[in-house]
Amino acid sequence: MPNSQTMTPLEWEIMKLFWKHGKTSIRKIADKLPESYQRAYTTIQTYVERLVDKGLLQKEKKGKINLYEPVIREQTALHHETESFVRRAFNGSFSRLSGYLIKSGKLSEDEIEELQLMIDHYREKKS
Amino acid sequence: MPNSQTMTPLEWEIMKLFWKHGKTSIRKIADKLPESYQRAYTTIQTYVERLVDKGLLQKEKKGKINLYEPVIREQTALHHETESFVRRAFNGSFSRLSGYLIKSGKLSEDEIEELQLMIDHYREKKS
DNA sequence: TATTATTTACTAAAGATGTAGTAATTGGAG
DNA sequence: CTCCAATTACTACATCTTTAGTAAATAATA
Repeated sequence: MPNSQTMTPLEWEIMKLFWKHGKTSIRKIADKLPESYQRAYTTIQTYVERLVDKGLLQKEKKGKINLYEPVIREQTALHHETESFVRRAFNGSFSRLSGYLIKSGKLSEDEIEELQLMIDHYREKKS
Repeated sequence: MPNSQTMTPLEWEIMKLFWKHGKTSIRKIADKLPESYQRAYTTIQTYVERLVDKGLLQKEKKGKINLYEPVIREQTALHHETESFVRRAFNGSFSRLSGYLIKSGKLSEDEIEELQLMIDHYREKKS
């Protein structure tokens, strides 16, 4: 299994682009990175190669050109990251995190409404 | 303001102990760390000093001995960390995170129940 | 008080991260 | 096919992280 180390912000940003666009070249990624993550082409190259080393991307030589694509799905990575975050910050308790979210005022009224809908939906399926 | 860089797992573990026990010595922390975070005494020392440099702990010489205590409250740190995590992994959307939590099956029935109560409670106060 | 144990301050070194340059190769425009 | 541009492979290097050792100072104990 590709190891589930936690990714740095730029790594995430790069991975997100791969998830969005599938098998792609470094050039494409470098160009699509948002403003604040713009780096020298070779910097992105380094990152991408390291992501290969970490088992998150796989490399494929198409002729003489390199293409890369994600090894794990975004959902899976999200799982890993969230789990590791919750473990660190909320003692592994997802409900503590949820509680925090509600109490923190981080959710807008609309978002809480949405949450309510998801809960309802969830319960319907359950019963 | 103490900078809000994201903490590494061991840093968190150390901070959690300081939050729990208040002003304390390195020895106390080193002894209380859970199994998997046990390190050489001087390693913990290095971490603690670095946390001082980062502005998360403050150092106080009590006679010839050093005591340390948190500069920010756990809640505040939690805010920072959660925010930075959500920014990275969920495009800054707290509701996306909430949605994920519900759909992921990470919450037990009881926890969802609890969540419902929190929502109700929140709404009551709102109205 | 003499000796042992602990604590502090400092130093160190390997590995990870962030950033990018350069040489050589390959691709593409005339 | 030739020349310029892009790409690849490799190297570099400063900083941060993780880990801990050592020497000197201080505390505790016999």
